[in-house]
Amino acid sequence: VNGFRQRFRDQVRDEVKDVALTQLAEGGVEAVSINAIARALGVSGPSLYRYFASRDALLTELVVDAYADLEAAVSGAADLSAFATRFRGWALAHPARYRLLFAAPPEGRDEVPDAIIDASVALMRTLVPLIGAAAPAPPAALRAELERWARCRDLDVSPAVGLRAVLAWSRLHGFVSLEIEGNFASMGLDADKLFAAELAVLDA
Amino acid sequence: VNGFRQRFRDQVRDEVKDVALTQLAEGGVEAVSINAIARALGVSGPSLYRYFASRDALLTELVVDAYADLEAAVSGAADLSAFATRFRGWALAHPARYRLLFAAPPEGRDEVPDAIIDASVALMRTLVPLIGAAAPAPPAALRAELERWARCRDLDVSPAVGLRAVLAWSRLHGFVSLEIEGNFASMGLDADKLFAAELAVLDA
DNA sequence: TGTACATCAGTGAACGCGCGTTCACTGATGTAC
DNA sequence: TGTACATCAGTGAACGCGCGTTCACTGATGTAC
Repeated sequence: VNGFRQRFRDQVRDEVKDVALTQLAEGGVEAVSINAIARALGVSGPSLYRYFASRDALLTELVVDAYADLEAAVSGAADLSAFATRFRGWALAHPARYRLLFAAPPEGRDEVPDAIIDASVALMRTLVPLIGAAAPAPPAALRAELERWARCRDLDVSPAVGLRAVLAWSRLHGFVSLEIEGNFASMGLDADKLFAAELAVLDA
Repeated sequence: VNGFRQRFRDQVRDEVKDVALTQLAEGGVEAVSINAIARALGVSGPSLYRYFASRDALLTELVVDAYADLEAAVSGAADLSAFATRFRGWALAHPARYRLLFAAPPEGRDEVPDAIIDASVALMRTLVPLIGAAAPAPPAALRAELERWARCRDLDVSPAVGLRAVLAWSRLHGFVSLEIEGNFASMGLDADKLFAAELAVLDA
């Protein structure tokens, strides 16, 4: 079989990504360097171009992987609290990857790759069914936008529920991103307890 | 008077910061470069060390200035909605500075300078009086932390109100940071309308 | 008012560092007859 | 089974770039007598 070389390629790609993740965790996106990765793997810099077209391509893969990983972490949540708890748990376990997803998308690139869009839609697809159905309908203009959004993303969701999902996500992100930057810690507040309080009103 | 030289110094410092803000707005923190600023001012790189001890010192000043500017923008708000609207307005007008404040504090430095702490406390001092007084008391452990926090920061606020202020800030930050990264836009949703919906339940 | 002196803004060269990427090439691995 | 060939991983040199920071120095500005 010719799969030997392919398997080897895949393995090397994974090793490269592993090192990249370590650099990301320790120094942020700017610390992810092709040359430094090669050095860590005991190999010359240019050799990595056999496996990734460019540094940007590597970063895009890290984003897609992170989305998939986060999605795996939250999928199967039985209700919004569980979703939120798992979401937060993932972010605390992988702060740099979380930042990569939500705090730095436009790092020089203009178009968002399709793979990234798809990955983020998958997250919404997990969240949406966990939102309680009741709610006043949004104002007409917003309702139209929400309907179009649901249609384009192929989400089975009413405008009212869509709106609540988006806002719940927004609040969740607010809490999590303040927490991973250490804002609660620097106030001397225990984030676990704050989170419990926020959970109670996430789906407002 | 000897103030001539001093006034000249202050003026140059301001010019340097102006260029730095432009770079920040156009390319993020990493784009803020001593050498590039000097070039833009038609001066040699090392000359700027007469005005700022290091690149890090310059960045710290940008943070402090941004806090002051944001604080000025929200101060005088009559209620929470007005505060939130002004807060968001400032963030939309200065997304890179907003990111500098809330999305990237630990960029390599270990200790947060006092000036930055003070500046962020000032923001809270503006927010706290706008929170409605009623609310169930937080659980005991959290209450104790909130009391200590208020005491340390010299804020005249009950634990219940303190908690609501923190959570309102968290939600507001979530919305604003998703918006400035273009997340709502990429969903085809009008952020203004979403914001109106979120405003209705900010203080839950 | 004039002169001696201290202050200090700005310079150019240099240090040491790192980066992404291209290119011509070597040598090993797997493939096909 | 053995041999000729294509594939492709990895190399080292090179290009061009930028950065923060230190240092010894020049020359202008303001100060003190």
